[in-house]
Amino acid sequence: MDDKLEGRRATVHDVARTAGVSLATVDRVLNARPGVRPETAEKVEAAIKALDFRRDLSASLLARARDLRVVFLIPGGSNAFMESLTAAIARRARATRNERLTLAAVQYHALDPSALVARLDGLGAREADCAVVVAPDDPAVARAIDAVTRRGVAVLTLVSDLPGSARRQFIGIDNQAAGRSAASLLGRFCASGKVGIIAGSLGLRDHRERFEGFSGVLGREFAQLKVVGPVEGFDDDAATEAAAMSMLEAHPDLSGIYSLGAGNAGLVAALGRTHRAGNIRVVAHELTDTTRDALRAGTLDVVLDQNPDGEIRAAIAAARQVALSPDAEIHSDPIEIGIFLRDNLR
Amino acid sequence: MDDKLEGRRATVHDVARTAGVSLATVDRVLNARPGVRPETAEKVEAAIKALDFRRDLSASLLARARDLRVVFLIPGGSNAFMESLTAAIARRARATRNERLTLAAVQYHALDPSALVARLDGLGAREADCAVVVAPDDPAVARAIDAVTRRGVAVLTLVSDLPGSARRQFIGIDNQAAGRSAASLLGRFCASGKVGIIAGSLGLRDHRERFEGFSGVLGREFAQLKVVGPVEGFDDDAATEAAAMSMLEAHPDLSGIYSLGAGNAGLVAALGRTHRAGNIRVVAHELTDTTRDALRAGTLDVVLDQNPDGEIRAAIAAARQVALSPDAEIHSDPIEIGIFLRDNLR
DNA sequence: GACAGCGTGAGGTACGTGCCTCATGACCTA
DNA sequence: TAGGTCATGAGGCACGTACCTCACGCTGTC
Repeated sequence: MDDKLEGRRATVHDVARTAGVSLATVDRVLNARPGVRPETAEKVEAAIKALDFRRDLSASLLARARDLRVVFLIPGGSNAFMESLTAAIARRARATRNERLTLAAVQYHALDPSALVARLDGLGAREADCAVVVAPDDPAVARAIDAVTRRGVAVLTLVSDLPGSARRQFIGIDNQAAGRSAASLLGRFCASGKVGIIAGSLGLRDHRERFEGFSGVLGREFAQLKVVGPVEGFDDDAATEAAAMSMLEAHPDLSGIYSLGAGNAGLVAALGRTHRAGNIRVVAHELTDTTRDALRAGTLDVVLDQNPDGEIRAAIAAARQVALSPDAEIHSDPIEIGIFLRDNLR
Repeated sequence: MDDKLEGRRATVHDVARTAGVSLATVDRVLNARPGVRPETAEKVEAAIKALDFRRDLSASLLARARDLRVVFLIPGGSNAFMESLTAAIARRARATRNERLTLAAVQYHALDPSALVARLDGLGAREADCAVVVAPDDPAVARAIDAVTRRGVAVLTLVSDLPGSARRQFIGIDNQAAGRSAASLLGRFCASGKVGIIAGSLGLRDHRERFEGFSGVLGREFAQLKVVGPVEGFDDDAATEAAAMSMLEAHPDLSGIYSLGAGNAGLVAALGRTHRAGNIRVVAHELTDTTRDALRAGTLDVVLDQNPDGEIRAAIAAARQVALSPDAEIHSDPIEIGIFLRDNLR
């Protein structure tokens, strides 16, 4: 019923004719090259709008005779989630080889913002069209993003946002909503008792947001549950195990735990050592080998997941848009929070 | 091997040179045109494999000078989920206009397989490159899919599969897993009592699969809960309300309900009329205006969703692959089941 | 030994955009 | 008035593939 026989799509030639200028001028405007008087540029813009012209992606990629280069900057170390992000990039890289898209993943030393700054400073328009960054909340990083943007590299933030910077868009989940969902589930799971919270670090923006969402819903809707913590495990297995152990020993009547950071192998170990695995309802974050196994074993009840593949896909789609029409607004689907039980593991 | 062209991707020219044939012959092989001896074709295939040649998607779309045409065949009527599928197609159609992709959505009379058969019979390679079908489990439909496939139109099934047919791929969620997840949640929500099941029709493959998954997990892991039903509401609001009313009146000790079909407005009404809204934990399917409002009001606790936008995106990606390389295997991300609470509504 | 038919080679044009060179006229300044 | 800069026009080649025409040589057949 929606079969509309629209005519041809507008091309640059149509734009030139409508605006009463030459093809070269249209090209200059489209690609932001110098040598066009503002009033002439306006005529071209008007024609573009009137014809609803959009540059043909296929032709554009073909004509520039080189791939779109997207660089991912991911913190290294032993964080299982970051590893799955990197794996998702590698998977995607194979699929995009015949779509004129080259992906590269570069790791920088986690916990060291200056390492990321150095990486960003080394980037220019000659090396990449777009940089996708998992960045800590640090002013020096924001400045480096602004600088590399000025050098002609579009920047997207991934997983954790940096609102003050020149980043073009944020790709990631709504962490407040994730925290609220965790509270909503634990609240229904636990009739009464105490609920413990284990974070990575409340200095991280995403962890802070999860905690806020969680406390809000629990206080509002499940006032019968008492909150214990948060304690911090610094996304490290050993530190998380230590934190969980002291929490478990101090509170024999704990009926639920929300682990909103990484380091879940430590939490699982602590639950095992105290023989509480299966007796406490646990909600954690990010599907990894550890959390998958723990779900299957019944040690974890629910895992909230960022869907690394989806995030990478969205980042690439946004990168294409940004690189090909530097000014246009980006439209992208929001990343959904995956909620996984033992029963819908993929 | 004199591959000094390390960085460059192989082109048709490289294939022709390596195979020792002309460009025209490579073209004939690539596009399955007649006029090539089998042994020559083999030489070309070998060269393609040796060079790992993949046709350039951008150039290919550009050269054929016409869009890829994808037709969606969706059951009409007042099914809110199908409407959201159609809406997702419309959203997507705007975004793909500059990607040489034309989408059309055609509705056929639900409940009437012959209407779908007629639509399929009217399709040929002149009208579309790929048809994406939400099809009932019917032998006549399977035959029509086989026929249109022979006429050169690739077919994908959406939402509900038709394994016996020539459909190239199924795009949809794992309905067994959806049922299992519902059971896993309701089992944790309800300490004891009875759990009611309301289906649309157990004659539908997807509904049947959800029911099987649900009963399996409930029986295995939550034996303290007694199952009531399933009753059928035929995806209709009024019929579902009637079915729910009699279930609610017959079982005052009902502590949970799994509604695995459509018609949820009727269920919500029944819960309201019996003043049980909020006192019974309810898991339903598909995010719609009705289920969203009910989540917010607390009448529903969890909604499992198929993610129409994701399904449409996956279908389009698969359609591109199928249309451009008819024999290749399709690689596509699985569609994930969305699990929605009041707290992570989008 | 002429002829049809088939497999193949050779070469061209087209798709829409990016990017380059060169020419031209307008305007400014010394 | 000469020289310079700037905005613009005109035109062309390139990207990799699709698809077309034409010609050639090799079969087998009557």
